[in-house]
Amino acid sequence: MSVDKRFYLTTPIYYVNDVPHIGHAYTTLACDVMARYKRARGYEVSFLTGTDEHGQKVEKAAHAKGETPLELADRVVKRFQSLWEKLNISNTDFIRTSQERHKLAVQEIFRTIEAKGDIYLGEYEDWYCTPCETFWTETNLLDGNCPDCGRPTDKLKEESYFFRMSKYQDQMLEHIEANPDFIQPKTRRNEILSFLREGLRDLSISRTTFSWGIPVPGNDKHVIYVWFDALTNYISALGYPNDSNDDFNKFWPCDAHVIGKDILRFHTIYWPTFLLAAGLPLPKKIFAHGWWTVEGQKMSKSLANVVEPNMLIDKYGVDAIRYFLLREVPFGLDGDFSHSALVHRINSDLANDLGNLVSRSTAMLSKYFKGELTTPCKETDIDKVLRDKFIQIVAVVYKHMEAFAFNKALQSIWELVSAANKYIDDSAPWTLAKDDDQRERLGTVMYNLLEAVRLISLLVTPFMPDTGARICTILGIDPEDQQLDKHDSWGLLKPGTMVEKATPLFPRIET
RNA sequence: GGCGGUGUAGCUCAGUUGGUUAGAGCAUGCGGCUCAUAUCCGCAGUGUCCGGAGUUCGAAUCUCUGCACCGCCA
Repeated sequence: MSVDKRFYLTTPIYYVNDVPHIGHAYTTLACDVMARYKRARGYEVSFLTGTDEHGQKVEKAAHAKGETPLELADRVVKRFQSLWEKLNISNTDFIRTSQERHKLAVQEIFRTIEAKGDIYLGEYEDWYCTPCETFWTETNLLDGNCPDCGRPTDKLKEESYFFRMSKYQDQMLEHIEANPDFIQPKTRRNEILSFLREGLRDLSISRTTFSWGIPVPGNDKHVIYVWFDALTNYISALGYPNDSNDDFNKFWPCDAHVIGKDILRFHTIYWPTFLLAAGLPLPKKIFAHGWWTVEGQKMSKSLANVVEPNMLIDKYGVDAIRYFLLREVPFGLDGDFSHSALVHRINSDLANDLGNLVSRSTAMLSKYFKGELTTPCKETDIDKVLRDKFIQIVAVVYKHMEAFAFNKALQSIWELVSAANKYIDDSAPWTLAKDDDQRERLGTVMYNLLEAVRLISLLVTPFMPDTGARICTILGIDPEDQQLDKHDSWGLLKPGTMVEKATPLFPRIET
């Protein structure tokens, strides 16, 4: 086992037939928070996102608009990329399945598995909707008709390459049983286990009905099936198979594939069995998060309630959105997005609790000491309680972060915000300020308070990078040099530092 | 239909291996402070722990059963 502190995590690659919505933003954001957290803990992080560009739907949509599939993809990719920039996403790479590096990797893994004898040419038989040019399984049909357009379907055969997935059923079962954390949360693991126990069939991994895709090596009539193509992005981005930058060697196996629950099976069965067949190590963890409803209703184009992330960021600010999405709902469960809940969180958690804490703390230091931190003196009981609480809860936050329990991590951080607010009440600086003999005590209280604010800002930074940096700047420390692994102990603020009087971090939203 | 899960305060949920008056946050009511973005701190509640039966000295927790809701079944 490597002792190097490296961490590789991925979002799914997003299909360019769809434009970015809150669901995409959520997955990507969760990964970003984890990536920033791991970096802050001293890890070298590889954080991949990207786009899935092949397939019949894209081909058809492009033709309908009179452009090539690649032109369509180029257009939509920009929308994803600009949103990630706006959301402050710190991905280290962006893979597109139309890229040459990806094509090379997909064809190589196909050849490898074929050479092993796990790919064979056969016939794919299913129900076909001619107008939609789409195959459907029997269970998907609605009264025998196409679930998309409602028109009748025909039973059709198509020549197809198959992957001997059935061969890996027992191996997968054993792996999942031996690794309880491989699939999270637990309910998703149960689903996959029961699915596996019912038996795996071989998987059709090529199509001949469209051409926008990666050709099967040695047979141009066939295009490689979208999931075989798409899943391979996780290693093609690392440079598989040539690995000229040594990234594949450094970062594979992946620490976590973060996905939505809709693509669970592809990631927990298809992908691992491909890897087993290719003789490559399996990812360490697949974490499937839940869905967002909007104002209590399912998001849908027909309801026109799809939440546009750009608009939200413009209206409420990027950090408020980042905070809300990860605080409101346990990662792994479904949740509801509502404007009233968002405004409520912004006002109570961000403006009243955190923002106001920074305001009152810096205002007092400014008023009583012209903003200059003094050397802390004798520690009292309430000081010790505060310090102990911070030491203890920092560890708890780390524990939650390692478990992808973002909402619990934030809850714990907010216990610290409350503790700091309570410390102000208990120590009553305004009373100390009236007595010249208490000058030293007042300075100590101010020091402890600002030190609490410093640690809170560090903990909050992975979630709200701009806010974290802003607080650091106010405290007169360099945000660039504030990694948790070097700065997470109590008492690191330097006496003599000049602290700014803060302007409100999060203005209250009047309702 | 098969498998899995959920049902606890007005709302969202915690409740470890069954053990004294069932908890947190938000919302509500009352009190306190004045440094602060009218913000903060403290106190107070209220619960047939979905229904029923059983095991036990003792069940929110274990067993059976009924009801309701949710997920998965290429």
